[in-house]
Amino acid sequence: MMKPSIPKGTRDFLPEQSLKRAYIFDTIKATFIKYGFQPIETPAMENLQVLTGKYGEEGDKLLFKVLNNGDFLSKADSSALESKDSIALIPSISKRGLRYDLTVPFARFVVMNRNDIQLPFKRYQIQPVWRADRPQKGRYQEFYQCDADVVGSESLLYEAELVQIYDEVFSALGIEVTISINNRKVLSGIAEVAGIQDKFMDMTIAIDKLDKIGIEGVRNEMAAKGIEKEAIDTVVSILDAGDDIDKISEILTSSETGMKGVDEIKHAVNFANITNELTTKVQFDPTLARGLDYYTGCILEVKANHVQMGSIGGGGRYDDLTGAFGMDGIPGVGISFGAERIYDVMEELGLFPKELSQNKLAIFLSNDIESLSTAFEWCTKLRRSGVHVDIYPEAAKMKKQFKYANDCGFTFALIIGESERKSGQVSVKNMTSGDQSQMSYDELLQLLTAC
RNA sequence: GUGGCCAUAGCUCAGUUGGUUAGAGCGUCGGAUUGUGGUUCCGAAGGUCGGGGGUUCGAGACCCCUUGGUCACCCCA
Repeated sequence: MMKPSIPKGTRDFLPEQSLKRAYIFDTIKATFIKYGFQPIETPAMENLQVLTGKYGEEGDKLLFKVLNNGDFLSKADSSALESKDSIALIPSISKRGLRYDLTVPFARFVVMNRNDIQLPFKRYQIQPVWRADRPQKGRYQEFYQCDADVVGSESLLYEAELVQIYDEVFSALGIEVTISINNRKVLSGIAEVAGIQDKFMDMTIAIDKLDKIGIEGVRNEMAAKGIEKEAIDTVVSILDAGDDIDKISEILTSSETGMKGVDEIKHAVNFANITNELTTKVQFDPTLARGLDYYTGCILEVKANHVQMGSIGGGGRYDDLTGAFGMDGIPGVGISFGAERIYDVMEELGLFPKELSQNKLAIFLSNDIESLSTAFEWCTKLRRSGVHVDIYPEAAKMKKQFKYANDCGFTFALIIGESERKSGQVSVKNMTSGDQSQMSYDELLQLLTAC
């Protein structure tokens, strides 16, 4: 007999966990719908060529590839096979891969279904994605993303809506968060002013780590990438301005791109706060970069306050995501919720409502085979009246049935035996208080309906 | 992909410089109680010590490999 196991980085969810997860998904989904986003679904598997090259070199390594069916070895690239060159071998033995995120499949979706959607197209999507990353705290190989994206418009109003969605969802879940905002154009501006446009990515990756490795760490990292000390000094002096966007604006005056970025941030934030009702602080953070290199405009990131946890949401604007699939000039902007991490944060802070796990109201217990039949009749009638009620499936020992009722967390045990059948009444025991009383069907219906 | 720590009953963990038949608590099952759980008492079952190889008269313990977990790095939700 084999020992059962599940692949690393994956998890089973017990009923209580599933209920909590559904609570998160439902909250997010309800908000997406309220803001006019429409649901779509895409396959768990995509053709590998749709996925490869979209997430950088690192991303390609983290893609799960699906082995071809049939006699795949006979069609394998024999020279790659002989030289044991795994990467070169892949295309000949795998034509499909598991979805790595929801954005790239969405881009593919937009291109393929362009005749059936209206631009601007607002879609939301809540589905699992897979990454062959090494698991660690808050990081799994299979996890859900909850994305909302709009394609087909450059309006900053959408950035504002997405900020409002973040604000609304996290308020509803009771999580105190900080929303950070930056703009890729501001980062370009910084590189421009420092004269290191050619080292833009290196600079970006370095300053993104500021809160982790400190200002000296950032200096070292940039120096290691061959950036001149003078340029480093310029970059650091800009970062010194911190969240003071006006100060950054002054420094970036000479960069047209940089100024545009500053302008976009201001507009988006003002729009988002148009009724002055945001619960969450939206903070400008010039060091926010985010990895995905397809972002071109505003970048958003959400972190929970008071908890040691990576970002629980992120997003941004991309000018041309569909270009890779032969459809140029379709801009978009989107956000993602990291449901798994939101779960962990809520668990850590005790934010889940208690009612989630207490949905078991009443269960019929019966003393003999004839009573079981009566109990099932009552049970069926109650269910048809909309009452949430269950029944123990056999006339087992009372001790066993009560233990089951207790262990499952039922509030009421409804006992039917010979005496109850004769009187036409059911014995109702409150499992919390231990009180027990007799009541008619109508009284029982009333009691359970009121709960 | 790189590195640190860990793996003993269903769960949480003991297990002495390597030495007889590997233990505890909780949980499970049975009984005390043939119509009453949650409390109490009594009893029982439950282990290829993650897997493979090695050192040794002897390995749960030491060494190597491997799988998984965990944490950090890279990257990321």
